[in-house]
Amino acid sequence: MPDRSYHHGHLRAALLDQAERTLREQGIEGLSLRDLARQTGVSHAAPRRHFPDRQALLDALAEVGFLRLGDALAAVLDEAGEDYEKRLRAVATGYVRFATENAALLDLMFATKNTGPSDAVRAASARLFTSVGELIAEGQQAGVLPPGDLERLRLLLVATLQGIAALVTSGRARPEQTGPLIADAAGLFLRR
Amino acid sequence: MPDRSYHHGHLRAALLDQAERTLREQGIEGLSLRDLARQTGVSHAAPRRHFPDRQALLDALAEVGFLRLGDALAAVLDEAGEDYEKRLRAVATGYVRFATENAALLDLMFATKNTGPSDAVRAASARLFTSVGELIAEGQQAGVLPPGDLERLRLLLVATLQGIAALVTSGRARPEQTGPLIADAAGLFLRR
DNA sequence: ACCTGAACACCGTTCAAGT
DNA sequence: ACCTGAACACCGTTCAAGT
Repeated sequence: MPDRSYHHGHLRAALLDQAERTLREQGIEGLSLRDLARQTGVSHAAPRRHFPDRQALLDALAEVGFLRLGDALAAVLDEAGEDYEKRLRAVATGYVRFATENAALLDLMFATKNTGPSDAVRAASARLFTSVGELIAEGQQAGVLPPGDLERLRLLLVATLQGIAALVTSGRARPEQTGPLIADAAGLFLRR
Repeated sequence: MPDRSYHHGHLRAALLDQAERTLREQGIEGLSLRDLARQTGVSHAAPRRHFPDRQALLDALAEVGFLRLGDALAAVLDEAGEDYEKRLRAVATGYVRFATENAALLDLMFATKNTGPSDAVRAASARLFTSVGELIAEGQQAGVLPPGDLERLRLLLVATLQGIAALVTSGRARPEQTGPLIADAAGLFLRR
């Protein structure tokens, strides 16, 4: 018998936690509001207070995903030291690793929606992309990245990393090819 | 009152046709086997003869998608003339255009599945990627693309184009940025 | 404020039966 | 071979009602 008072103020977080687990294990198709409520020990209508519909849950998960990815990249940069090429390769590796280890989450984060991303998701992704932009600016100032429009180069880098992850998770590239692909991509940007 | 005999031998094609329309209008979430049967004028269990479950329908759509994309790129190459840089840019533009105009279809084609792509989907995508590989080989022989492993460069090109499309369709890049992004990507590969 | 229980209109899937 | 109709176990969503 679940302690109902536990969820006072924590139900939203509990649901999101469980949703992340289910997403990892079952993929996005296996994510059901009713199932989530069941596993969290509340009635099937309880999640509605926090997530008005299924899309609201997916948006919340996408937002969490962008925050987590941002944290992961910040951690990777912390350990990467001073050498710029090493920093760029570390971020590229970290991005693709996160994307392939959280494939269903990445699908959510970059899902095609008629309406475009919600405001919260847009804000979370903007923060991530801004930090990638700072890394790009760093490289341009150091003269090891091609000059030109910062935003375009930033988008192209993210696109390349996202595309590599998509090929791997969709089974179009073998996992062992991930490393070489990232190396080749970094080489293109670093004009090697 | 639908003419039932019409579907003798054509139901599969009729279902796929309707599914393509629905996919374009409603996205992948709006694709239901029961709805499809209704719109095609057969009972809800009839599609089962051709598509044992929903995933079989999605796989068939993905296969159609890879064939269509292959046709589109072949047509684009036909019109592109002899100049190699023009040919590469034409393919890049054609790929991203197809991907953004058929966003839901592309989602299906590159969907993350536990099992990996079905044999039919794998074959259809392999054919497409082979033709991209031939274009890469052409460029390497002409000396306008970086030398090195053909498969790696081919995967990297597809990844870049796929990533650009993903950023646009997910609302992370504005549609007007598509052209510049493709130009920048081509510039990287062509060492401009 | 937060949660419950019943209700509604959908699904995918299965299967015996019809032609 | 190909399709139908009924049945089962699920969904998301809504809403009046409880504490």
